[in-house]
Amino acid sequence: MRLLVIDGNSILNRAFYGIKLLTTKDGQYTNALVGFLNIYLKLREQTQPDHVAVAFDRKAPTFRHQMYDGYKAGRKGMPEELAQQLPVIKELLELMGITVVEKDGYEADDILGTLSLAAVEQAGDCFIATGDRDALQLVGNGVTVLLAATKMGRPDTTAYDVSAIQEKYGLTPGQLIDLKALMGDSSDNIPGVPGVGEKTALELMHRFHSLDEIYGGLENLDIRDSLRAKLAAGKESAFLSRRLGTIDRHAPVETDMGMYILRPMRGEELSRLMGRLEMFKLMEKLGVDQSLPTPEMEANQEAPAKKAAMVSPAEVLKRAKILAKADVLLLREGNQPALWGIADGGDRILASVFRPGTGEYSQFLALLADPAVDKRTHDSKALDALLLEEGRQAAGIHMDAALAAYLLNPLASGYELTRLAQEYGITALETADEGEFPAEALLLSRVCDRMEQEIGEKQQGDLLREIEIPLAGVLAHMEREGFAVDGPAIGEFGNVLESRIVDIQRQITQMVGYEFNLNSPKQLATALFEDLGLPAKKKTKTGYSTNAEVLESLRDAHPVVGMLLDYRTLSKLKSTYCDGLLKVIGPDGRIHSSFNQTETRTGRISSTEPNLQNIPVRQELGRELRRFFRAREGWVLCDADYSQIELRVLAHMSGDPTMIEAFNSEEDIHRITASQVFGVPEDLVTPLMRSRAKAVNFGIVYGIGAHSLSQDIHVSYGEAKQYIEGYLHHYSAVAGFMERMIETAKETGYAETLFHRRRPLPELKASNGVTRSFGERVARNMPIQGTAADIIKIAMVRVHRRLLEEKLEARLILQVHDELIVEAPENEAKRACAILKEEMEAAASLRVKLAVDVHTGTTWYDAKG
DNA sequence: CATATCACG
DNA sequence: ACGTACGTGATATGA
Repeated sequence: MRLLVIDGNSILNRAFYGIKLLTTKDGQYTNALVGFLNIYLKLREQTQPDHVAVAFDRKAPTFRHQMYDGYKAGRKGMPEELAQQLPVIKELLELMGITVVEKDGYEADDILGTLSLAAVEQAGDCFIATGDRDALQLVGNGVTVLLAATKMGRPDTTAYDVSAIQEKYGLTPGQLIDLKALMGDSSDNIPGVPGVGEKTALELMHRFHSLDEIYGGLENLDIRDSLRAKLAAGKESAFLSRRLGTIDRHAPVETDMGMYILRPMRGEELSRLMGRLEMFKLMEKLGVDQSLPTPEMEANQEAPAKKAAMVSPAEVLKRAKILAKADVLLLREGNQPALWGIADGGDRILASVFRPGTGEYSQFLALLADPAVDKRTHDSKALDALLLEEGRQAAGIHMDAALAAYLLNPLASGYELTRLAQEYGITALETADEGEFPAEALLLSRVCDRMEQEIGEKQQGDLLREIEIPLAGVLAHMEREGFAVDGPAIGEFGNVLESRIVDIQRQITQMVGYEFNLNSPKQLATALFEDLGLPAKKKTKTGYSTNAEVLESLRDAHPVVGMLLDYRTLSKLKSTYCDGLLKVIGPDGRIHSSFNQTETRTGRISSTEPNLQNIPVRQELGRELRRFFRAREGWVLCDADYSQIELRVLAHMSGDPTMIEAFNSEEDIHRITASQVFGVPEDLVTPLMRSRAKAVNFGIVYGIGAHSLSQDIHVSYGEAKQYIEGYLHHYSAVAGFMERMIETAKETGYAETLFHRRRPLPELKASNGVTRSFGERVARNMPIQGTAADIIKIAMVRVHRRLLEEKLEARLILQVHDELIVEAPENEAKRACAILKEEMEAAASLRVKLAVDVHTGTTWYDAKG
């Protein structure tokens, strides 16, 4: 028999503070629950118990708890976000077949003590899991304590048996009680002996072994008189402390181990609850069936679903053509595509699969390319890509469940169809021919029905159909086109970098006096701050920071610092860009990045494998890399970028007349801002003033704080504050706009762009001030960054459309947030540039002009103005 | 698998 | 007393 007994409050607390706040769609906090269950699974794995109990405190704050404000910091003022989760964890545990133990008037500690003793008496062994060191006194006779700690910001458990305690304290578990009686514990409100701290207490215990021994012959002890006086004065307190610090091992709770046997999970109820809590990963780990609907979802299920029938491809085709409507899902069978087609057959749903090589397959492709047939799908970019491979162009797609789900909540961790179905409480239909259908094919139609409704309610239909779905097609094209690069030249550049790196490495080794891994911040910190004695400026969670900012400030302190900065620059270029890019060049000599449309929380797209949105540009050496990105022979690159799009969006959304006027004057916005904030005529603005004004302009968009601004531009806090105040004074409507954004977000629970893209902001409800102000900054920033993202997406769709309409060969190949790149045959370059400029500037009509600069060149380096 | 660092807008 | 600007992705180290 083996009992695992868990200190519920302690572990839940650690889970809560160890994981960032998480909420479900409807705002239920779940981070402590997720953390607790993960810890439980780990403990179960480690200890293999057959009996499990989880103990919770049920002790009203008594006199001894009220004596200090800080009693078990966090418990007394348990934040609302955690308190909410307490009843839920108990419910989850019960459903998992785990007994929850609590008793009015008793702390979890006492229950741990009582159950561990009972387990041992019933010939078993016991593991106690807690974060509270107090429990160590319970160790011995088959009781082991698994102490949860946070080591360098990471959760970590250490097992304590008698010998581990002996090793750490040189005492037996029982002696720990006396030790604490002497030294006290302010967090637990144990007074101890005033004037005796940890060191003295440990020494006393090592020499005299127990409290009784010490006080038995206090006059004759061989100790300093001052200490003797303190002990004498604190005698009463010491014995009171021992009583307070001794865990009760005879609390009136059920001690029959039969009560704690792990029972089978109540799978169905557990599935509903966990589904509602959106704990999909954990359901998998626990082996909980994920296909069950949550009760709330069940409640608003539509009429009984029709049965699905597997029919011939021809029948689905026929029916889809008659209705001019079909739902389509692209799945993969190994390397081969399998297109599932679903059509309404009146009393039942008709489904069939179309595989390459059949006549129906090409007919189905034709249907997908037919704009008159209304299609709904999940992940339309994949469908667009498949059609492109076949030399066709998808059309008539009006619903994409993944994109819709992303618009409804861009914070979700994934948008797989099964997950969406789970969230909406949609279960697979009973089928006429079970087993033949992949679950997704049965879920698609009803998931789409539900999401269409919700998209409509939230006024996101236009955003979905006019922007995101068409954009998916554009992205598919861009991925397929790729960007031509000169591989051999990149390799050569890498070799040059490599030899410089080796050279610097050698010199650094010589200066420091020994060899070490320059890429290891840890080893580097040791070398700089210990062995070379340089002053450490900033700390990270795990040690001293060695980032560029710190190194820059130490440049003059030692010649090795400058070399390190060079080393960092060069090795970044070599490993991330030279080596990294060489690895992903396709057989066609082009780089085909993936553009993800459901990744960012603001509505931007992201680029991976490789990321082409962070190719160096700010420093000359890195910028050289752009010479290797080139147009095909006889073609050119047209590079168009928005000028200050985010500030222009801010000018529009805030309606600030001064800022609007500034943009309409078509002069340098940073110069104008400097002139206004510093109160000098424009032609007297110095470069320093301009660069500070520029930093303020950026800062405003990010939801600025004076502290960060002062750091960024190296001025005093007071000065930074003045700049911001000056700014908001001159652009006073901006101040009001920012306030309104926060107000609205607090009322509605989300921030929103001009085009109704939204981002939920659960952070605004947090009790933690840091979290809350983060939420406020996001409430100010997201509408601006997101609206800019909406606008360039619109531009992309229109540019792409124009290129096709005008039968040009030119194609969009890259987007970098405010920049679009088109590759065009030389004779089309002028036309392509004109289209870029026209469509980008007309993508939205704001109260200020959208200005676009276009340049051409044979390489990216040359085409970027 | 998390952390530190650094590249971009 | 704390932690400090918004949004991304890739690489290397080290538990």
